[in-house]
Parts: sequence; C-alpha cells; structure tokens
Amino acid sequence: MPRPMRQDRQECLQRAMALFWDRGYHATSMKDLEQVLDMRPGSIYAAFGSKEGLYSEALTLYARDMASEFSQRVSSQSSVLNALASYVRELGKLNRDKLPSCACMLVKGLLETGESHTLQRQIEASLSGMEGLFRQAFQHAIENSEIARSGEDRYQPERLARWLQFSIMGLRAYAQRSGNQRGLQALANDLADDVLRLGTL
Amino acid sequence: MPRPMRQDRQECLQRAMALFWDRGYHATSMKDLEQVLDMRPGSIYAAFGSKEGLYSEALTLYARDMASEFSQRVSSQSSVLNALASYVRELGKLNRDKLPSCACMLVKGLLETGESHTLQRQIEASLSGMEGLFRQAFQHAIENSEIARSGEDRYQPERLARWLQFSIMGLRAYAQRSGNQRGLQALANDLADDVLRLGTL
DNA sequence: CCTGTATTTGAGCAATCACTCAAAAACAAA
DNA sequence: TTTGTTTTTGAGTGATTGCTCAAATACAGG
Repeated sequence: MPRPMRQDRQECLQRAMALFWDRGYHATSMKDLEQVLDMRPGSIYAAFGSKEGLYSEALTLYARDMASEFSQRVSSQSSVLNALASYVRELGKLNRDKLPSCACMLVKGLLETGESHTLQRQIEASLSGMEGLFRQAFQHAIENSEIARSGEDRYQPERLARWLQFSIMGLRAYAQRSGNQRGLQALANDLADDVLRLGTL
Repeated sequence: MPRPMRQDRQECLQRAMALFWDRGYHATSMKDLEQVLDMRPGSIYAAFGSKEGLYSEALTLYARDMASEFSQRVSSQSSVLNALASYVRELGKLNRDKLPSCACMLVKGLLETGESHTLQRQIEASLSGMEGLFRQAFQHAIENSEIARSGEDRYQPERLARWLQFSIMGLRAYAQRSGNQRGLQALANDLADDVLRLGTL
C-alpha cells in the first residue's frame, strides 16, 4: 500500500558519515547534506529527526565499522601482537586520497563538541568501547603467552590498551598534517616495533 | 588629537583565544566574541578585519605562548631530559578547570579546518615550529651527552622530536575525554619515563 | 570653549542557518 | 481505475550568521 522509500537508509548514513567525517559537525550544513544524500529537507528530517540525530547515527556507524574491522583483523591472525603491529603500521599509510580525513572521526567530534553535550558522552562511550577491544586483544595475547614479563605492572592489559588508544589518536592527528608522509610512516613503524617488542624477552 | 582606544589589543586577543580554544572556530559566533571582548561589531572589525583574522591572531598568540613556555622550561634546567620529562609529566594534570580545553588549540584547529585552507597552513607552520623546538632540545641533549647510543638512527633528534610531538598531541586529545584522570596521569608518567630512559645505558 | 581626528556605536544588511508542513506524488490493494 | 497509506517535495519559517557604515562619541590641540 504505502509508497516505498526511495533511499536506502544505510547508504544515506554512509554518505552522511563521509561528509561529517571530512568537514566536521559544525562546518557541515543541511544544504550540503541534502546535496550528498540527494534528499529534500523533509525526507531527511522524517528519517533522522535532526541534524544532530543524523550526526549521532553517523558516529554510531563509524564506531561500529571501526570496531568490526579491528576485531576481524585481530581474530584472523594467530598472533595477536602481529595483528596489532600490522594494524598500527598501516596507519602510517593514512592518506587524504582514500579517506575523508586522516584523523579519527571520533576524535574530531570529541574536540569540536562542547563539554557536557550529549554527543560528547556518546563519543566518549565509543572511545571507551574501542579501548575495551584493545584490552581484550592484549588479554588474549597474555593468555597466549605472547607477552614477555606479563606479570609486571607495565604490561597490564588496561595499561597497554590505554597506550594503544593514545598512540592511535596521536598518530591520526599527526597524520592530518599535510606533507610529511615519510615522517608519519616512520612514526607508525616505530610504534609497530614497540608493539612487537612486548613479545621480546 | 584622536580618541584613544578603549581596549587593549593584547588583552582582547587573550580573551578571544580562550573562547576560540574552548569552543573551536565554527562554534564561536561573533556575538559570543562581542560579549567576551565587550566590544561592538564595528570595533572588532576595525581592529581585526574579520572573524577569521581574529582567529588567526589568536592562534598566533597561542603558538607564541606555548613555544615561549616550552623554551623557558628547557633552558631553565641543566638537564634537558629532565626538563622534557617534567613537561610531559605535567601534561597528566591537564584539567578543564584550569584551561579552556585540555586539547591543544592548534590540534583542534587542525582537525576542524578544511584542507587547503589558509588557516590550515598557518596551523601546520606553528606545529612545525614546535617540532623544531623539540628537535633543538634533543640536539642539545645529545651535545650534553645526555642521550645514550645517540649514534643510532632511533635516537636522531628529528625522530625524537617527531615522537614527542605525536605523544603530546595524543596525550592532550586523550585528556579531552572526561573522567579517567587517573589513566591520563599514568599515561603521562609512562611517557615521561620513556623520555628519561633515553639517558639510560 | 571650539575644532579636528580617530574610535566606538548599534541598527540593520544580505545570506545562510536548521527546520516545518501542506500539498503532490508513488505505489499496493481492492 | 479507484482508494488508502506513506513518502517526497520545496517553498518558506523565524532565527542567526558574519559583517557594514553613517552617526554619535571622546578626546587633544588650538
């Protein structure tokens, strides 16, 4: 009976995510979104409620994609440490040509969203979620005896996870600087080596 | 003869810097600035030309303050490595109560400014300047024989400077997450220890 | 006191912002 | 085809954006 929806909601979110990721929340106007989504204002508001609602859903999609890619990478290799190291090493190839932005969309949002804002809490929750995945990965590495001296405080999974998240945040922020592709890759390689060094006696 | 200026330009810039640093460029409106500066639009535009011009000057002030504080800290201690370590360790105390934002204003600007924008280039130049100061500091540390195995690639001043800047960017982005003050300080302490470890044989 | 110069003022500009809603359009079922 | 339900449309909402400029204001020199 009803008129069918012309647009695929999931594809809309993908496009909106790319635009928000590139320009940030405040610099993205509804008019920009109308153009990218090929939808008129009424349709967008019917589907997503508000600009903030759309951004929120885009953030959720981003976080979900990021988490699933990470999980897949870690579970598809027998060595957790190798998986983590290659993950970090590939961050050195970050390039504006492939992605909307080198920097993490969550971090961009974290830095441009005012404190005590609803979005801020959502972003912090997503970041905590990622850090939790990192913790699990290091936990597995310890259970697999991949990490030397895992009894020492310095090698607790919480601590390592915190370090990894900090590193990724820093690396991707650093990557936002144009030029200097060489330095970025060197930095990523050094970090990857640091990860591997956790397994060296 | 002329009517004297009511406002001190330098103090205006300080206030504008604090507001931009807190809210970011796009989320700060001229009306907000009028209130904080206690100036009417005409005066602001007579003094700074445009919102972007004011932001640009605020960025310059921020970068200058940051650079001079760093230089002072390094030159006031006999041991460069100790100075750097204490600098990093104090970043663990970053708190929204003291500063407009935990995150670096340059990084916030870098992430919210579109590529190929004039502001982006200015920010990148300021970041390069800071990295240069870091390089000089490590250079001095090497000349003072503070750094062990300084002949190895891994301990080149350029590389160490890059690592330090990446670390500070990551640390201050991580600090923007509310709560978790404990984890932040632990992270900063670990990084400070890494700095000191450069001097250990 | 006046006069001249420089600054400050604030009403108001066009443009854009996020957003609304009555009407038109598109389909499936009858 | 007709009907019923839902989605899409896009002109238009009031508010806010960054910004302008003629007039008012404030002072130093004469």
